[in-house]
Amino acid sequence: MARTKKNKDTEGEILKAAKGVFQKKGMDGARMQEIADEAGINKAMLHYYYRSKQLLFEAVFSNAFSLLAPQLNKVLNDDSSIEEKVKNFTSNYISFISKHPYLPNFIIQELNRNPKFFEKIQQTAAFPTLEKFKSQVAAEVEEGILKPIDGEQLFINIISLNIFPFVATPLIKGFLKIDDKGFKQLMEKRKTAVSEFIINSIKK
Amino acid sequence: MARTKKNKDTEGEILKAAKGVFQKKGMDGARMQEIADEAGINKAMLHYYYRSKQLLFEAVFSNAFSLLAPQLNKVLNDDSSIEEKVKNFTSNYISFISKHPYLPNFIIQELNRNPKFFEKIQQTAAFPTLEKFKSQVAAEVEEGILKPIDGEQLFINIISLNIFPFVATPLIKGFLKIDDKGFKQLMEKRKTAVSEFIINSIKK
DNA sequence: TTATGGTTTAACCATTTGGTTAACAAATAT
DNA sequence: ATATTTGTTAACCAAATGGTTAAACCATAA
Repeated sequence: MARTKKNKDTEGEILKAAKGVFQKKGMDGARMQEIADEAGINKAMLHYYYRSKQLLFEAVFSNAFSLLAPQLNKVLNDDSSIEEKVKNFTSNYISFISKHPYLPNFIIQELNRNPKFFEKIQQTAAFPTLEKFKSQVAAEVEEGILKPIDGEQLFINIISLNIFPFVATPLIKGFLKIDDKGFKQLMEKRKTAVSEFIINSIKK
Repeated sequence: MARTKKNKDTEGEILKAAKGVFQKKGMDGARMQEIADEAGINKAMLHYYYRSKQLLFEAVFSNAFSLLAPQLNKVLNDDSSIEEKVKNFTSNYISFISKHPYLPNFIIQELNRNPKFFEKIQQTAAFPTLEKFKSQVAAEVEEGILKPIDGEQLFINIISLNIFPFVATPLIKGFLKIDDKGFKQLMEKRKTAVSEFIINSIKK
């Protein structure tokens, strides 16, 4: 039974507000009252719809992860060549994250806080697997398209180069002495610079 | 007047305990009581020596950062070639971090929580600068030793490849389906794999 | 031996925080 | 129209938490 008209989707408002607060402050730093204020509703509603802070947090976390997973699946499971994948992923991922700047750090941070979350999300949703990517790398190495490289290491390299700057943004801004605008420009350049860097390294 | 004998260095014990707790749980997640317990002393002592949670935290943070800065200065300011620097840094850094696994994530996380920390530490200690590294890269490109690459982008690439796996350890363990031992082996391989990857990409 | 000053502790305090409750309002069903 | 379920609120509560205090402890100097 779909929602019967109803202009206020309180449950959705809460999730949206919770997303913002949790992603900025983390589980420990977030306050239920702040989420309620952000959503413009009474604090008791949070518990009415989500029972507890923990459960609300998990809803936000799953939601966030399910945004990232398809991005990863793109590198791992489509049928283009490794070179194509690297190019597409790098450009797409940087565009995507620029719209969700808190996402990577949020996921990494909370996964560090509670590694068991991984198991919980692993079961749900289309969870990325490395198998295909690894065998594809091995095949292209065999065919002489790529220099010898381990698929796992290459995978780590790709995500490191793409994700790290968004996780360590304040650090990079500090070292490079740039502001928000400068950072954006830098990331814009990285859309091609990173894939060139990778391709240069692995292509025979 | 130096410390007069005295077997108990309470102040030091507190810092040590605070280091452990703050690095594992972050500013928000850490509890003063837990730090006191860890140090085996009364909670009031924390305030006696460090006034407040905030000040104790800052002591820990500065201390942590001052461990990392020299590592970075090594890449940035010594006189070896870029290739040498990359090789040395990669190997040294991975060894170093294996001994302080919480360090990178702690710094990044708390810098995200409060970007103003950067200014505070920037003034103290031998703070890493990029200038020399950038001009050296430009020079080696000019001389035809390196393929054309921007020094800033190369810097970001180097630290991304080296630091990210330690920041996103649970994520990587999850994707690669490996345990602690497997992760250590993987990082051991990276001591050479990462520098090869970089050198392959930039050397003419 | 006894002041003296720094060190340590147990008890306490005010505030914050996640969570509950009971009453009330607004739909929805009968 | 009226009963019943669903949504919403203000007030409340117990536990946790950072911080304080006053008294005790203890080494050293007079």
